[in-house]
Amino acid sequence: MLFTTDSTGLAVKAKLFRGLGDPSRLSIVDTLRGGPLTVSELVTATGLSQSNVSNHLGCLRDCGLVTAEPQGRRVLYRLSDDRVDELIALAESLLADVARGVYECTRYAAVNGTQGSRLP
Amino acid sequence: MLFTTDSTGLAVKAKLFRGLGDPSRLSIVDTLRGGPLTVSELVTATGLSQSNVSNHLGCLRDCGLVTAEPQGRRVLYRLSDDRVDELIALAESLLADVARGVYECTRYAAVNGTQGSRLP
DNA sequence: GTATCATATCAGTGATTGATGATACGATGA
DNA sequence: TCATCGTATCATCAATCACTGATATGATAC
Repeated sequence: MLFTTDSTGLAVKAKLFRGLGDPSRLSIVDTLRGGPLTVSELVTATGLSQSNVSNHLGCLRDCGLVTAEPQGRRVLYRLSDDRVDELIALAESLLADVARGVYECTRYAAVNGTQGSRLP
Repeated sequence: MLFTTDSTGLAVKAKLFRGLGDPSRLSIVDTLRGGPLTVSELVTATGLSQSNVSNHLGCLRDCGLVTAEPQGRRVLYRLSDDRVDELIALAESLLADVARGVYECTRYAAVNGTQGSRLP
């Protein structure tokens, strides 16, 4: 895959984006933009299973996108940095103009089938 | 996976981030931040195979992150919007502070093994 | 101490991803 | 026209991902 040295930190940057590149994780992060929530509150808000939310939170936490604050037997999660919010806001702004393209994108990052072709 | 209605466009946003969430694609996009390039120039710059670059460009193009401009038998690619550059710059800024966490992140978006655990 | 609640971890699995090599397509120049 | 260059597409495949269900851990209440 090359990038053995990766002096530009490309792999790390890619990881950050991939952290936000899953609907479930993004749903969690997006929900947290409204303020800190516990795991069970996130489970309710997102409709995902508890173990699924916990797994994704583990990823987001490891990646530094969210921080965890134990409160008794609950754990309160919040976005780790305002720039996480900014990142999503910027993406939304961009999507306002190129959304159609993204909808039609079926290569990689696809929903149904790989390497789908565009209109013939 | 829920998100049947997706009134917030979460799946689309996730796709956008995932478009940037692969080292090869990010390498291409990052290279294009320096200015428009043809496919073969991108092949040289990234060290990826021609078919691989072309496939990723197809994804990025479909997603609206880059635009293609045929020039004879070459095709010139460029970032479709300044905000694509801003998005990466913002991510870099964020990474300057949370990079360590991302390095250590081995869940999903992982490099070696799935659901890797943090230090025992 | 025991029961219960909240969260985290684990094993297993189907589906998706990203890469490769071969090939097709289209445009240019000889 | 033919050869060649530049790009796109295709088939295939190993590796990874995200999910589920079960279980472990840890904290509070009784």
